Amino acid sequence: MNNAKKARLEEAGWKVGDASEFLNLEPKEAQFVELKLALATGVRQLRERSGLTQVALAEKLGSSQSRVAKMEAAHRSVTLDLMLRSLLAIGATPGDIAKLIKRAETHRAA
Amino acid sequence: MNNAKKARLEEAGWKVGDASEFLNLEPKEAQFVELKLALATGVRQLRERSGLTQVALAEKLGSSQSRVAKMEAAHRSVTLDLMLRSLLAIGATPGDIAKLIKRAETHRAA
DNA sequence: GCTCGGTATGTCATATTGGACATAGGGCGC
DNA sequence: GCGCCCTATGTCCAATATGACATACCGAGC
Repeated sequence: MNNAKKARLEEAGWKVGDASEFLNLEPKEAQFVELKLALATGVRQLRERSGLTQVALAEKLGSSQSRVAKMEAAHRSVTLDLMLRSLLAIGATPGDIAKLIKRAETHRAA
Repeated sequence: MNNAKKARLEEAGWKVGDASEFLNLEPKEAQFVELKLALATGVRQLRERSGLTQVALAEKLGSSQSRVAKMEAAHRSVTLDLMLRSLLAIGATPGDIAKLIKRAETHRAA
């Protein structure tokens, strides 16, 4: 995991750094986080592409701007449920979502 | 939506039936449920294919058999987070997961 | 340098999900 | 019929996510 990504994760509230790279209970968790990151990025991309603001998306979702911001930051406190609901709300098809998920395919950092 | 599926959803705790088929706030929710169903099915398939019992999977997850059962039933009380964690725990790759999601592509019932 | 639309971050109270446990149902071999 | 293994269902309480709100930040235009 490169430092930029690591920093991003920590900012999102994910105590990374320590064990997760060698303790072998954690790789699954790492994969999971990768997934979340990929979807978070996807939400942001599709939202912007749709010309929606965070506020607008929040309304569509019956949620709030702060939650959308956290979602796009892949913050610890947001679930995949919300992310997928968001993607669907934006108009993404399962196919689109599948593509995003594939982006999480472990680009194993050497 | 055919009756068999509808019944399945209701059993899983999803008050379906009523509005969700014409009230146009709900189609997104329907898509979301389709997604969950697809993943639930995927979990069961992969688990069985791996020769794991629900108990065994639960242990891998640090969860309990009952939760695995509910998960595979796509019960309301289980989140996508748990489902995806499960899939990863079983050894599914993002590519595998993407395939499952594609299965949720709206087979629009006429 | 002010305002303004947009985004980020933190904190609450409430709602929902989490694992645990108890128990019931369903094969299956004996 | 009985034990055995697996799965299903329901209910607890603790843990976590939710929307709301408040507030800070940031760039662009004036």
